[in-house]
This record gives sequence, structure tokens and C-alpha cells, in this order.
Amino acid sequence: METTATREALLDAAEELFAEQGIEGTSLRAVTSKAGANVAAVHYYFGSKEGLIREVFARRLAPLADQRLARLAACGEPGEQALECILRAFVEPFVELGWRMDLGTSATHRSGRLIAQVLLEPGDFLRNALADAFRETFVRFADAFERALPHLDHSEVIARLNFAIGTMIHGVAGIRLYQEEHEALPRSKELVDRLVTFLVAALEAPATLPRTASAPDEEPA
Amino acid sequence: METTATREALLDAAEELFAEQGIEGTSLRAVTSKAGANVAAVHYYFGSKEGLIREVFARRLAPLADQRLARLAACGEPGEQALECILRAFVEPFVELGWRMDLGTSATHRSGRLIAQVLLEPGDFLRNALADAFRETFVRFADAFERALPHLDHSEVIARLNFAIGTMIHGVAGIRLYQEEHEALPRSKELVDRLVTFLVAALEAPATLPRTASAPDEEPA
DNA sequence: GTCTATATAGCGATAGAC
DNA sequence: GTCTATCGCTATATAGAC
Repeated sequence: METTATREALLDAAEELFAEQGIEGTSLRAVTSKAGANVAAVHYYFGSKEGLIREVFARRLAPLADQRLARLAACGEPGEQALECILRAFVEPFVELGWRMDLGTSATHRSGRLIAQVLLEPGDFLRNALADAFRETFVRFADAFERALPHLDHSEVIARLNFAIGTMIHGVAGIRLYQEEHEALPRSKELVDRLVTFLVAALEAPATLPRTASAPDEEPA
Repeated sequence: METTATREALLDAAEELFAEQGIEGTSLRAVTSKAGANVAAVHYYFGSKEGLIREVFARRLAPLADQRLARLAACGEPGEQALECILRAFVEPFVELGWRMDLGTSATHRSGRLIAQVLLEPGDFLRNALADAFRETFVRFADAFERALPHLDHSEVIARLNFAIGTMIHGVAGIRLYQEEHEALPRSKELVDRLVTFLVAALEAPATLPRTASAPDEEPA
């Protein structure tokens, strides 16, 4: 269809500009001018800027969810899945998506920062949409992690899963508050391997004992 | 001084609104109206919105750096510091700062998201200012971590330190993409303990071995 | 389905009264 | 030191020509 060409061009342009300049910081004019169209086209296809934003993410998140769940299923029967396999099923598709969304972005403003941005932006609508899109995935992975980490209670598994998500997002976003001068940003595969090593150990850590409450004398070895 | 009253009120209002609505999403009018002043006052005291933003952070970051370095020094002589002590020196002051900056913020938009936001926002000026403010701290801590983790090479220590920063920021920001219905957000002390358990294990993990080949750029045949 | 032209509103910044 | 009023600009959104 020819009508789809403009639509896709708008989505591509928006995705790229959002990653470079932020979502709030990107005007419809910038999007349409990059896409070779004009402001009215956005409202014709998406109704509003909010509709455009929603579509930019929806286009990526459904395939991401599918891929993660397929990879998880390939780890074996529930209850017998290896922790590293579960973790890779969770991390790898996300990192690859981050890299793909990054194609036109400058080297210093890397990749998946788009998703990280959304998590922090003020408006509720997108964060809620994101949470909805991820809910099924997270429920399934939380269950898999819980079975693979029998030494942890439910609440600590959830807390660690949320930590792991933060580590992953921050890693994919390529944020370096502390960066060596000549250090190159890691390639996708190297990043995944380092993330997995880091997170497997973190998830397997012994349970956190309450330091305040009943056992004040105990220091963890 | 009486002049300081308005100035401080502007900084307080700005800090609170930035955390709630984002920096880009907060207008000077919103800040001044909350502070009981008006737009001109911002330009009188800070010259511009950018100057205001800079001051909001500068007011918090210098004490944070001091506190962290003091805590690190209290861990003992360089080369003999325990990993957990170094990590707590790094994490605890940051978490407490996040909690303090959160006072007026609604429960669903927690704490340190302000710093997390800055890391992702488009403009370079603030990220550079933040990197500058943290540089000394990070150099000192990177050195301490490297001595405490002799099984890792320099580049992996740096990579893991950046991961740890991401974990910490995400945790303090209170982001929960996956949240149980009745789950309460953890208290500061509980968060710190869980973060430390998680990160000690992660940092101590064995070195990541290249999985593809001897050189990271090579594609497997 | 795509354009131009415009309506409406909000922004940061500044001048000048007090 | 603090105010009101306003300038100049840009944003999203829409109406209507083609």
C-alpha cells in the first residue's frame, strides 16, 4: 500500500528523533520534515502526538514480547530451566532491540535510552502502556526466576528482577557517568555477556537478611 | 538574609516539580507560582532556566560527594578495604539523597528519578555538569573497587561499576515496570540492604570470558 | 491522502514601574 | 528585590483547498 509508506516514514523518523532528542524535546515539525511529510499527516494517521508516540513503541514491543517468551520456552520445561538460559531469554532480545532502535543515533547517545526515558517521563499514559505491554512477559519470567532461585522468597525475587531490569536498561542506554577517555562503547554481544555474568551472580546471591530487626548481631560472612 | 528566602523557595519548588513532571516539562511559571514568586525572580537569581536547573543539582551534589568520600575513607587504608564497605559508602549516601529529594513527591513517582532523568535527557550541558560533579568520586571508587576485585581486569571493573550505577539509580528511582498489586515501595534501609546484597555478588562474579572468539569483533564462522 | 494556512496556547526572557 | 506587562518564538492541532 502506498498509504503505508508515509506512515512508516513518520514512525521511523519519530523513533530516531525521540532517541536523539528525547520525546518531549521532539516537535512534530521535526518529525514530519525528516519524514518528508508535514504536520497534518501525523494527525491524519495517529490523531495526535500522543498517538504517534504510542505507535512508535507498540511497533517494537509486541515482537519483543514474542521473542522473549519463545526464548524462554526453549529453555525447557518450567521448573527445570537453567537460570542463565532464563536470563539470556530476557536480556538478549532487549539488547538487540535497543541496538536496532539506535541506527541513526550518534555514538554518544546510544540506543535503548528511548525505553529508559519513558520510564522516567512525567506522563502516566506511556508508562502505563509500557507496563501493560510487558505485564505478561514479566509474570512469566518472574515465575521462571522464582523456580530457578528456590533460596529466595517471592518478594526478594521481584525486587531483584526489578534491579536486573534497571541494570539492563542502563546498560543498553549506554550511559557512562564515568568513562575512560579512549574507551569504546561495547558491542552488543559483549554487552550481553557482561550483563549475564553480572546478573546471574546477583540473582543467585544469598537472601538479604533484615539488618534492623530480630537478628541484630548477625553479620553476613 | 531575606533575599535568600525567595531564592531557596525557588530551588525547593523547582526540585519538587522537576521530580514530579520532568525538567523539560516544568515551566518557570509553574516553579514561581509554587514558590510564591514570579518569572522575573528566576532570571534575577539564576539568569535563566538553565541556571536554575544547574543550581538545583549543585546544591545537592557537593554534599553527596563529600559524604561518599568520607565514608570510603572510613573503610580503611586503600588496598585493604572490604568490598561491602566500599559499596555501602557508594550506595547509601545516594539512596538517602534520593529519599530527601523526594519529600513532596507522590508515592508513585518516587525519589531519585531526577538524577536518572538527567542522564537520559537530550541536552549535553547538564549531563556534562553531572559527570564533572561525579568525576572525582568515580575515579576514587573505581580505584577502590579495582583493588578489592583483583580477579577482574580494569575494563571489566569499569563496566561493572557502570552497571552498578544503573542498578542503584533505577532502584532509587522506584521504577517498577512489574509491580505486585499490594506491594509497598521499600523503605530506604531495606532498599540499601537489598542493593548491597545484589551488587556485592554481581561485582564479585568471575570474569566474563569472551564467548564468541578471541577477539570481540570477530563473528563466528 | 497530502498539502498550506491559520487558530490557540504556552514557553523563556526582558523592560520598566515601584 | 519584586512586581506587571509584553515581546518574540514555537508548539500542537485543525480547517479547508486540491
